[in-house]
Amino acid sequence: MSRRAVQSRIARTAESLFVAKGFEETTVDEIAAAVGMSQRSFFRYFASKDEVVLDSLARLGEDMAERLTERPRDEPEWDSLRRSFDPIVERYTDPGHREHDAALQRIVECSPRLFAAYLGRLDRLQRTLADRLVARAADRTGCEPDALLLRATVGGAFACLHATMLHAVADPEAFARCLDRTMAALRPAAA
Amino acid sequence: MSRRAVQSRIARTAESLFVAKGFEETTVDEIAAAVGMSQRSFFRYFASKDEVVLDSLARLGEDMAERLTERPRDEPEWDSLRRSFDPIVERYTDPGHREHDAALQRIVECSPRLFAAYLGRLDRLQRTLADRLVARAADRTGCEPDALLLRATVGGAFACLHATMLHAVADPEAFARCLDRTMAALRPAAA
DNA sequence: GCAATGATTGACAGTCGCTGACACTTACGG
DNA sequence: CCGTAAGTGTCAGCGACTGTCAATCATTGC
Repeated sequence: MSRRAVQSRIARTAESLFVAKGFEETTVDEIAAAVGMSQRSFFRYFASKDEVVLDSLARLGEDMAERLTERPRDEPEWDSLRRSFDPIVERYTDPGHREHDAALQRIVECSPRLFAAYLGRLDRLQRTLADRLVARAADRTGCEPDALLLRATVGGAFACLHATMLHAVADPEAFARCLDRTMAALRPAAA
Repeated sequence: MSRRAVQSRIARTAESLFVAKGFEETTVDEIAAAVGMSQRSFFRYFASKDEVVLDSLARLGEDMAERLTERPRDEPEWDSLRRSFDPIVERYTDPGHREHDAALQRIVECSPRLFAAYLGRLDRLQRTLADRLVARAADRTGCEPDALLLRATVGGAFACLHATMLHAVADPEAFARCLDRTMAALRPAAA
């Protein structure tokens, strides 16, 4: 059984426990027992209890970073960022994932500790995307781009995404429309 | 001795230890011993080890929220938000606080766990400010304002602030100038 | 001046997340 | 058949944090 498959099995078991009892109230001993392994082995597959939940987000982040690199060099940064959010939009509209992802989002939002860890991941992702935009701009213009401004631009786009995600829990259908509207309203004049 | 004074004494002692050894490497047993109290009493003054560092930020957040409520109702939200950031700008330029705050910022940024908790606080502060802007807009226009857009606007402004803070560690003098420049560039057209 | 009262504290035990060390078992290649 | 590598369980331990209880200390009312 591959490592990935075991991780997936642990994650599925853990998430059902989290939904049933809450994240903080679920012990990793309980998770390990439910999966049928020792606590020690649990930590061989996940570095922390947080990561069980945040792991799927990490993969989504990789997708987003990949989308960004696929965008044309001379596209306005704001549009490239909007396109890099497409994987999330797709997950929200895909009925196969929507229900599961909504449950995950509820788990994250209900635990301040986990939510903070989630924000930390988001921040790291923003750094990654901003770095790529800096490299892209340097490649295109040949001179040193404004890293601060690009970092803030990425932050602004993620603010739109974050606000929309918190807003659209009730109405997943409207996600893409809300995101587009918000990003249109916050679009920087220079980009 | 007042509760506040004890907290301040603990915070000062802890911060010097954090600077010397790092946040993760400093035990709350060590902090308690350095202050001259039991570990149990430490947790009577601070709910967690994180809070020792993040407490001063919480007070700064209250200042910011207060500044926002003092702004005129019909001022563009973006400008009100910029003004609510003034307490931070003042702290960066005040030579009495600058050195200490820079040390605190370094501590926070060096510990991913602490940094995530910091982001969590920032997010809660954004919710507070956004709620006030929603109430303000409702009070002014008489009809239901666009809460999603206001939340995203606050997020965008904080993205400018966050990016500037990470950027200006090297050059605190330029903080206000960088913040103004970034916020001018990301200013929403409609606000 | 004293006793009742309430707040503050220390000591202790315990939970939970997480880590290191070691022994064991299984699978695979020589 | 042996050696090696990978995966696992067990145990011991650390550090953050909590509940409990008894002792202490200051305050208030008499």
